[in-house]
Amino acid sequence: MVPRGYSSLTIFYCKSFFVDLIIWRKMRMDYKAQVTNSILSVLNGELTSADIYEKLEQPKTLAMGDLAFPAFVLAKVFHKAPNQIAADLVEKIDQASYEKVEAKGAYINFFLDKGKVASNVLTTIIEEGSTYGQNENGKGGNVPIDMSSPNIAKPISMGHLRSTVIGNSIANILRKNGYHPIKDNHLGDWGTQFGKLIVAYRKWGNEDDVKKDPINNLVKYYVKFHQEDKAHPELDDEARETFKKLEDGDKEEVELWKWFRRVSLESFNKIYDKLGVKFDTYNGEAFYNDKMDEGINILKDKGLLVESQGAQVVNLDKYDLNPALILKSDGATLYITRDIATAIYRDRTYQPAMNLYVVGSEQTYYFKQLKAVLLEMGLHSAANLHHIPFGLITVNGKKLSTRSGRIILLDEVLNDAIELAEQQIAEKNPDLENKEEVAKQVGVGAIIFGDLKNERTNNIDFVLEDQLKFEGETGPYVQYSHARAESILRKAGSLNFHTADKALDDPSAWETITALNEFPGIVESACKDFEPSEIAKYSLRLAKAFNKYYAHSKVLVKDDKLGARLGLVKAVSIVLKEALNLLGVQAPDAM
RNA sequence: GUCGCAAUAGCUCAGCUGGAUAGAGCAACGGUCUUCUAAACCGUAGGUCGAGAGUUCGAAUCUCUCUUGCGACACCA
Repeated sequence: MVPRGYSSLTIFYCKSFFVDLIIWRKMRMDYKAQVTNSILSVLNGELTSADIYEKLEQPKTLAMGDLAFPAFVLAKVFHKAPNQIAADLVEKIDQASYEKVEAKGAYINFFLDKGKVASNVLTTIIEEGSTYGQNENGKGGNVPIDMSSPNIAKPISMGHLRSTVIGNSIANILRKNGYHPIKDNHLGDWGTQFGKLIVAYRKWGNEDDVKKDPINNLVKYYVKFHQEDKAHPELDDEARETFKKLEDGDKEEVELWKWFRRVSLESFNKIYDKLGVKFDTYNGEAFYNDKMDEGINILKDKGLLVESQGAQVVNLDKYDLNPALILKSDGATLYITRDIATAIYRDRTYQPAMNLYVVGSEQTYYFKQLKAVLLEMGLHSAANLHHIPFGLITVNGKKLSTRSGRIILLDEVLNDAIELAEQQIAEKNPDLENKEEVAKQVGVGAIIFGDLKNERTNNIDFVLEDQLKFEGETGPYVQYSHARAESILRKAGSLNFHTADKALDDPSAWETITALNEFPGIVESACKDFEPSEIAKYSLRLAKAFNKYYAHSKVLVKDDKLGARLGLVKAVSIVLKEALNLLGVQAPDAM
């Protein structure tokens, strides 16, 4: 879409400008390319530049250099021992632009010019500020994200945390990569359970209780219904009739449903506020309830819908999948029928570059089927549908379930974390301003970070004390590192890092500088993999390097490198804050 | 039963498209606050990378078999 007032020529110009900017930046920051050229120039075409680039690796420790080329690959060509090849090549390489280049075993280790790199990296970060690491790979493409999706009249548990927090972080990462994410809370706000709920409310509920504590009371009615219907099966018939009335638009039932939905959403929003997560849309199942015919008709028109044991299914043999059941034998719709309607709606409304579903890994097979059906239907965005699975949360190895009482309320966990953060502040920094706000940021940050730091698909056995850790590899650790950086900058007062010579060649700062330089690449990779944990792990690496640095070298010493050191501290603060923000975690300036 | 995912230090996990002595964090033990906030830093100890075979100059990483655990297997969502 071309905005009014901009000619396509302008757009073209902007685009090419961006491309140039990216290439230019990469040339400046991509030391791998520099090393590739150095090696290429001493070979006689035995390897292409792509071969070399691909083979370059990062040594295990910085003591072994910044980039290394393993000479094994040349052993066959030269008919010599890799060690010898490495030694020979080092003799020929022009070392002028490096600190040093040395052969160690079969490896050629390149040590970059620390002063020059530091100057480049720090200048870039301070100039670009929070936009450091931003790229335009997404070209503004829309990306609806199906996430969170709690059920109306049921509490939000730790299980919902994962979808919410992962989806939110992926949205942030997408934006950083030039996409336009659309966070959609696909509420479970329709279905026969509302018949049950309305019946239960009328029998055992009252308005005041629901107003006082909506979720807990609604759940109570719902649970009671399930206890009672064992002895009184006629309740189920009543519930079915009530839901039918609701579907037919009966005024009283619709009013009740709207009310339940509204109070549930109000209570959900309190938790979302605490988490700092906002949604763009709340198009739940009810929203799609009247939009299912179109999908069914497309399937019919294309001859994809066939009868099987009385039900309507789509055969998916050619995808090596079981048939997808679209309509029940009584003609009723199913989960997938609504998801088809949803996909059509999103396809038409957003023309998505990608279509993301942040849903538990137990639904992996289902999403394969959904994607296959949409591909068969010829939906444009079907090929770019990605299920983003995440691991199960269990308690003592068992699945959470409301009925069996194995439920962990997210709100309680968040409150526990905030309370603990308050205690810590009272102990460690009692004079802190806006304690409550910081306690919230730290407590909630610990929970969010704890969820995001490991690979998405890992299962988590919930142990409260594991969640409430503020030491070691945790959110508060990264927040603390950022707060310390800010504290140093405050103490520096009017001393300016902008005018400083950034040629910091202090070896103790090198680990931090190389970490800073990695950020843009991590941003791209995390986007490609839909993996917030890459950002979380990166932030830990940077925080660790910085903590080590300032524990061993004093920043605020008046010498000719003071400006450079302040530049480093400023850059660390910028990047740590941005990394945390990508995870959806706040970065207080003091804690 | 079929398919999918996992198995790395006491615990929780990293380990990028195969590469140099397998790394963190907790927990344990020991050190560092009159010097930019000790939510930190430094050190010690801790491992047949589930088992076996194969591919390779080289395997925690790739292939196969097996074991164990978790999940999914149409009229729930």
